Amino acid sequence: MKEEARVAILEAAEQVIAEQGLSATRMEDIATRVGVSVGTLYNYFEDRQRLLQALLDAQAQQLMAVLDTELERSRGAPYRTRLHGLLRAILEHAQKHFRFLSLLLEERSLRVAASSEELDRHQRLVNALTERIGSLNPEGLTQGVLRPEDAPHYPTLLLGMLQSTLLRQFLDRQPTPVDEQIALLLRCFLEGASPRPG
Amino acid sequence: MKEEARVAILEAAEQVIAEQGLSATRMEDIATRVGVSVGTLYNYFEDRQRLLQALLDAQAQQLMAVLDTELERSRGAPYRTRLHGLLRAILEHAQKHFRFLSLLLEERSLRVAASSEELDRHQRLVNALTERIGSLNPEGLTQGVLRPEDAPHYPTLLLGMLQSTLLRQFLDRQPTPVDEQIALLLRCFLEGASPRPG
Amino acid sequence: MKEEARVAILEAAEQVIAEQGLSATRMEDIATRVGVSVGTLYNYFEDRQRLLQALLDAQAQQLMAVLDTELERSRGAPYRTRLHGLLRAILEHAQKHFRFLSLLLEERSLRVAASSEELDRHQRLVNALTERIGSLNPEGLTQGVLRPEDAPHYPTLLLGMLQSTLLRQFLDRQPTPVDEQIALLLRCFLEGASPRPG
Amino acid sequence: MKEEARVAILEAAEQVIAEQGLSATRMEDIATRVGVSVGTLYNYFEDRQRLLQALLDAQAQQLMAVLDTELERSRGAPYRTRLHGLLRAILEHAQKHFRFLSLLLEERSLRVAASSEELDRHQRLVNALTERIGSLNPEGLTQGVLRPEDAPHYPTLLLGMLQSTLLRQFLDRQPTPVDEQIALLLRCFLEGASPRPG
DNA sequence: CATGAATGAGGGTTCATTCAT
DNA sequence: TATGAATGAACCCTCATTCAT
Repeated sequence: MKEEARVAILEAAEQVIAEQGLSATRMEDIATRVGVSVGTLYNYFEDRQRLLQALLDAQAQQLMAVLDTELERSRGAPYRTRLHGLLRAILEHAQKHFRFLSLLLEERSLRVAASSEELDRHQRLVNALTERIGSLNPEGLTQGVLRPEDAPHYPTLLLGMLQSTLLRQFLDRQPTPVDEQIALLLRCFLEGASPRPG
Repeated sequence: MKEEARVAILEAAEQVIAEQGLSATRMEDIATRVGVSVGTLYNYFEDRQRLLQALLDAQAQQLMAVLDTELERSRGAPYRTRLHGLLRAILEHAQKHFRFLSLLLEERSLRVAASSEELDRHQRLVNALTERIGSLNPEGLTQGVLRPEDAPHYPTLLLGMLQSTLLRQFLDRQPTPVDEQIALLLRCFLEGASPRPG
Repeated sequence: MKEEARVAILEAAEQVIAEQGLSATRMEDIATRVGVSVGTLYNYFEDRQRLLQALLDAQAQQLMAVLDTELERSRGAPYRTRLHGLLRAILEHAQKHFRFLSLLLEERSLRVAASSEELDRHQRLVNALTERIGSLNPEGLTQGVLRPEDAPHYPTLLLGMLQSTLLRQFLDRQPTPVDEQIALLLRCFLEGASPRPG
Repeated sequence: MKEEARVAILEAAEQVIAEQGLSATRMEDIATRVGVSVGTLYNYFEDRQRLLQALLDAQAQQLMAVLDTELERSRGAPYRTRLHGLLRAILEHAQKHFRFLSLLLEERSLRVAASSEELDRHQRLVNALTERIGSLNPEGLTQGVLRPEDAPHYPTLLLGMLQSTLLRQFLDRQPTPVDEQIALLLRCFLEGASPRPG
């Protein structure tokens, strides 16, 4: 099956890139990892760039699917519960695909002069992620759990906290239980750092 | 003066890397920007890697100096004021050296298999930043502004929010006034997303 | 039928080479044109080189057949008439197989160090062509239409004029009627550029 | 001197191409011939194509210079004398740069679908050559040496005869003295193949 | 016989680094 | 010390050829 081969290649690429970094990953490294020869890669992808784009797209699509599934599953539940589920989904996915976030942040993503195509790709990803988180906002507001004045910024801020939490874990090599992380995030995000009376 | 030349080279490197990205920046690009020839670069830096490391170190040192100055300046002020000043210092520095954060995030920084030397360098940077923010924690706790149970995570979370805010601005190409950003960050960080009674 | 397939492949090769040039023509291009897969080509030809040689041979054989038929047809007619017929045959063939002349001139054909096999193949072609034209020489001499001293060079010169005429047409994209071309060639070849008295 | 190196590279390229053919000539072959490494070639030419174009251009320019010089030198002499000089100049140049004509004829030059840029280059060359020969036409006509009705085609036809003569010599490996060749060409061109009365 | 995915040697090109001037 | 041409290893990509189905 042609599709299986594509997937195998993308998976190999993900692994190698995670290990070596984007710019250090040679086509032959990927090929070797899949167990095929270089030429074969080019039977499935036009060139290096397309392969990497396909990887990014696939990863993004996968993550979005996970999030959408979770959102669907929790439909009807209270805001806090749904947000909890969403964070769990993201964290669990990130744990499995830590490499993905690397890619997201890596290389050309933040270049000032990045080609608009590349920028769009990155922007679309971050936006999609932000959007999913933001889709809970209305409920949060309705249920009186979110302050309206800053609501539009919450998704961005949450993402930031999520990311820095992941990075810290990585740097400290101290994996924290997912539930603990979520609790921390929810607590800090909703209650703030300042103690509440009562 | 030998030192001036080194600085000029590092500044050029910062500019070019900001424009083209790390892996796309060639030694000759840097040389051209400084207005010297490639060979000259090698009179000041052993090789490409050392030059980039020197750049990272210089940037880090500069940021730390800024933060330390700010901490020194605000010594004695209440926690909230001092944090405000720190955030302002970071944001202003980031505005001028957006490139720096790029470098921080870029390329090899997140590689699983990164050489321990590189990883340490990155870790040291993030840690130093975290530490500066964390240095205010005791005061925050003493002054009853911070909840003790999560305090150790606050610096990390703040850094994450800071970063995602910067990224969002960049993606949206909508620069927000620094004061507004700080207000938002402080509000959300301290008060949380959930409305407080009274 | 095995032979039909061979012919189909050669025809496709002729077309593609005419369109893309020799060295730019890939086996797959030919296969696609025939409507088969690459592998099939190798069921009919040992390798790329043999296929191209077969094409050249086929083309040459075809042209020779045309010329021999024409020579046969005009047997007994006066020299001028027979030459006229020969030129017409060549021109008409060239019009249909402009590609062929390209091949003749192309690539390895003029290489100093060309393998003797390739060179011979080319030489044989040009020689065969020259020979057919030269076969009329005896009649031309007998009928007093040709000057004996230069007669051996006439075929070569005629071929040259023919070729440059074709090339010019191609470059100017101004197709001239065949009859006009023949008239011009015959006039210039037989009468010369200098006006004749009387 | 930068220019000397360029020239050396072009000369090496000319030699190698003459020996191996255009498409068989690798950049490394050229480099080896000059006695430098591949990289050096790219210090003087953007890429392979530009190098080859530069070669073609240089060769063309050189030939044109020779012809213009000859035309200048013979100014005022009778048509026949001037044409003689021109043919001699071309033949002598061709002898030294047989490779050039090869290039002219080779590869992409006759492709139907050749990019307009390539075609133009070739067309311009042939046209320039044709033009130089044609520049003598007015005198030929004035002096009554050329028949007016076919005059516009004479340059093309002469070029064709010239080329086929050179090719024949090459194929037969029988170098003929230049003077003899010129005499033959002039005789056949001006007087025609048919014997003249008187 | 036909297929077409897999192969991998080979060629073009880049660029960090060197070193003679 | 500055220069910048030369170097050549390394990487991306192509495509003739093979062979299991």
